[in-house]
Amino acid sequence: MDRLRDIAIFSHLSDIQLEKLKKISSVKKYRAKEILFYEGDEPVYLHVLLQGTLKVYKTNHKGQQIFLHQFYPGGLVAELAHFENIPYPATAEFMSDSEVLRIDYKALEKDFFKNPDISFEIIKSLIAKHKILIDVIQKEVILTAEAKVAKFLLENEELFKTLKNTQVASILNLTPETLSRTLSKFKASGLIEVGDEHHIRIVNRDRLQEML
Amino acid sequence: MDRLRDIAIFSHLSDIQLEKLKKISSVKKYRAKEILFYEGDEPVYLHVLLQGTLKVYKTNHKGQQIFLHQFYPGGLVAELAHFENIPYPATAEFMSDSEVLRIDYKALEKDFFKNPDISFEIIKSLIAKHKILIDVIQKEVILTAEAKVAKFLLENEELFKTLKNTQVASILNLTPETLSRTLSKFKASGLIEVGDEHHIRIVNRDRLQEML
DNA sequence: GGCTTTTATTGACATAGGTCAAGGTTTTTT
DNA sequence: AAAAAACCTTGACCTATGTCAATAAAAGCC
Repeated sequence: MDRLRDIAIFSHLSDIQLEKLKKISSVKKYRAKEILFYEGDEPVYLHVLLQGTLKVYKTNHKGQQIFLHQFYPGGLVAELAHFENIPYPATAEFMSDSEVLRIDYKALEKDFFKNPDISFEIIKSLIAKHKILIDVIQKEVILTAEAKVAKFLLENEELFKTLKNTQVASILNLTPETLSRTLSKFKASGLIEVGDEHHIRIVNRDRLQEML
Repeated sequence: MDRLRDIAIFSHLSDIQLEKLKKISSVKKYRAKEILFYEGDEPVYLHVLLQGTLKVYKTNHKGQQIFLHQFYPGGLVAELAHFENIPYPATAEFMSDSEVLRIDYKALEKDFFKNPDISFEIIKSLIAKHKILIDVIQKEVILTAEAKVAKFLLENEELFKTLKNTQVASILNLTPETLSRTLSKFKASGLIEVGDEHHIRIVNRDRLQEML
C-alpha cells in the first residue's frame, strides 16, 4: 500500500493520515473493455487509476463514441461528479487490464478536505481537467478534420507509428475513412511521406503548422 | 469598496485582509462591445465582474464566433490562465456597459493563496467552470441543431420572448436560418405555437424532451 | 406616418464529413 | 502455412448545416 504515497494528490500526507486513508479505500482490478461507470451513474467512490489506461467518452445521438480523455496511472477520475453530487457526465471504459483505488468519498471529504495540501492538489487536478476540456472543445468544435490530423501529426509523430489508424481515428473522433483520405491528401501535397512499414515522416512541418 | 465583501470568493476575509486586497486591485469600467482580453493574450490581472455581462467565445477557422459562456456579476473570469500561466484560451467581450475588478494576480497569489477559505472558493469556482465546459461539449458536440433548440426552449422559454432570434441563434452557435427552419418544423409538428408578438408557447413538452 | 435599418423567412445551392460497400493488405490464430 | 479476422483504401452517395440571395416583416427614427 505504499503506492498511495506515489500518488500526487496524497504525496504530502503523514504516515498517520495515510493509515486513515487506507481504511477508507480498497483496490479493485478490472480487465480491458470493462466499464468503470456509465454516463448517468451516481458516483459513490472516488477513483484513482493505479495501473493501466482508462478512456472517458460521451455518446452522441447516433450512438457514436466521442472520445474526451484518456487517464494514466495517478489520475484522479471524475472528481467533479463527487464535488457537485451529480451523475457522471460521461462513460469510463478500461483500455487495458487495470487497477483502481476506490475511496469512500464521504469519508474522504470529512477527514481530509481541510488539509491545505490536499486542497492544493485538488485545485491542480481540477485545473488539469479544465485544460483537457478546453482542448476537447478546441479539437471538436474549432478544428476541421484536416487541422485535427495535422495537429496530431505534429504533436504525436511517434504515436502514429505504434497506433493503428483506427485508434488514431477514434482519438480524433473521425472515421477511419476520413483519416485515411486526409493522410492521402497530405501525402499528395508533399507534407508527409510514408516509408516502409507504414512509418509516417513529416516533410514540411511549417506547412502542417499553418493548417491550425 | 464594500462590494468586495459581496463577492463570494472574498466573502470570508477579515477586514484587514480586505484592506490588503484593496491595495492590489482597482476598478475599471468598460462599455458594451469592448474587449476584456483576446484569445492568446498574456494574463496580468485576475478579473472579477462587478457589473454588466461578459461573453466568452472562441473563433473557428472561418472567423465565426463559438459562444462558450456568459458571465454575470460576481464571476471570476478565466482563472485557469493565471494558475497555469498560459495565454487566454478564448476572447472575452462585454455585452453591456460593465465594471470589473482588476486584481494584481502575482500579489494575490503571494498573500492569499494559503488561506483555506479562499482555496475552497477557488475550488468551487473551478468546479463551476468545469460544469460549464462539459455543457459546452454536450451542446456543441453531442446535440444536433434540433436538440439544441429543443433544449433551449425547455430551459429558457421565457428568454425566448425577450431575445431576438439572432441572439438565440448565436447562443446556440447556429445560423439564424437554421434556427428559423427548426422552429418552423417544430410548429408544423405541433410541438410549439407562436402567438401574437412572436411569443412562443410550448405545446408538447414531453415530445420536445424526447429529442434530447 | 413615412423612411431606414435591422430582423426573419424561404429557396437554391455548397460542403465537410459520415455511411455503405467492395477489394486489397496486414495481422492473428490455429 | 493456411484460414480467419482485422484493418486500410477508394469510390459513390447521403445528410446536416452553412452560405448566399431575395423578399417580407418589424423596429427604430426624424
